[in-house]
Amino acid sequence: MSLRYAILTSLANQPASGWDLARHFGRSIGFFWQASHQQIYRELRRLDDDGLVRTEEATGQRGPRRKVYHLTPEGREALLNWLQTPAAESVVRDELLVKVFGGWQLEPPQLRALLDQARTDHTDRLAQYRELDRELAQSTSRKARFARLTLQRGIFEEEAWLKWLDQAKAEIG
Amino acid sequence: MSLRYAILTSLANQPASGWDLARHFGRSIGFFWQASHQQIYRELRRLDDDGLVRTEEATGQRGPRRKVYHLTPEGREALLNWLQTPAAESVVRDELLVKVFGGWQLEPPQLRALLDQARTDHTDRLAQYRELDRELAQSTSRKARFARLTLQRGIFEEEAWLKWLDQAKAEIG
DNA sequence: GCGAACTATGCAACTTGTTGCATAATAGAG
DNA sequence: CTCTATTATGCAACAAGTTGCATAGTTCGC
Repeated sequence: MSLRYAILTSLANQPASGWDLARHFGRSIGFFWQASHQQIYRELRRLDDDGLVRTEEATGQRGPRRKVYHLTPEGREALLNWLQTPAAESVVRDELLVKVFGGWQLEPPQLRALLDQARTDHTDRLAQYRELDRELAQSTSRKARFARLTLQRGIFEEEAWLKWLDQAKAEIG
Repeated sequence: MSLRYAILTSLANQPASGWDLARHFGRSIGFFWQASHQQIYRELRRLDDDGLVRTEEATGQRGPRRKVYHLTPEGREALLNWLQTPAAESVVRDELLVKVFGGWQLEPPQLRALLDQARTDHTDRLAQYRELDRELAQSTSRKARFARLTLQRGIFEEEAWLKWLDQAKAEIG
C-alpha cells in the first residue's frame, strides 16, 4: 500500500500529473520508493476512485492534454494518518549479496568483476545524491530540510557500500 | 528471477527441504533476499519442472514426510552462469524514508516516535548480525568466509542507519 | 489417549510490480 | 511538409510477492 502514500506525499508537496510524478519518482522520492509510470497511472486511477485525489485538465500548456492531480481533504487526512503510523521494516532484496554469498564457487577475477561493477554503480549514485544535495542546500524551506535529510541517508548508504566494497576487494585479493 | 537463484545458491551449499529453505531464508541468505515459505514451495516446483533440481523423499526422520531437494548438473550450471553475470542494481523501497520525506507535515514528537522505532529495529538487527558473525567466525571454510563477507555488509548497513538516525534526531530537536 | 506444539507441504485468491505495446499532441529540424 | 523527439496517458498480459487457510504426521506433557 505504500506506493499509494508515496504518491500522496508527492502530491502534498505539489499537485502534479502522472507524467510529473513519474519523473519525480526517477529523482527525489524515487530514490527510496521506486515506481514505473504504469504503476503510477494505475494507482492514480484508484486514488481518484477512492476520492483521495481529484483531477483537473490542465489549461494553456504545450503538448498533449494532461490531468493534474491534487489532494482532496480526505486524501490529506489519509496521508497524515499514515505518516503517524510506525514504518514497516524495509524488505531487502539485493542480488549482489546473493552472488557474493555463492561466491565460493567463483574465481577471484569473476568476483572482482562483480564488485567493480557495483563500485561504479554506487559511486555514480553517491555523486548524484551529492549534486542534488547541493541544489537543495539553496533553499531553506522546511520541506527542503526534510528532503535533504532523506538525501543524507542516501549518502550514508552509498558511503557504507563503498567502504564494504573496498574491504571485500581487499579480502578476496 | 532472482528468487530462483537464491534457492539454487542455498541448495549448492547443501541439499534441503522447502521447510529447511524457509528457515534458511529467515536467517542467513534471507537477510538480503527475503522469501516466504509459499514463494519457496512454488519456486521449488518450477525448478523441478525445469530440471534444475531433483527431490528424494527423506528417510528415517521424525516429523511428516519431507522432500529433500538437491541440484542437478543443469542446476549447477545455471547457477554458475548466473553468478557470473553482473548484478542488477537493487531496488530500494523504504517506508520510513517516505515518511521522513513527508515529515514537514508532522510535529517533532511524531517524528521522534518514527525514528525511535526505527532505531530499535536497526539496533536489534545489528545485534543479530554480530551474533551470527561470532558463530561463523568459528569456521574457517571458504563458504563461511563468503557468508561472513555478506554479514559484514549487513553490519556496515546497520551502522550507517544508526549514524543517520542519530543525526536526524539531533536535527529535528 | 488427548490436546498442544512443532514440523512439513501446499492451494486459492489477491495485490503489487514488470514488460511490451498502442495512441496521440506538439515542437523543432531539415 | 515530413520525420523525429518529447510529452503524455493508458491497456493487456504476465511474473512476483502476500495473506489466509487447509491438511497431516510426530513429539511430548499430562
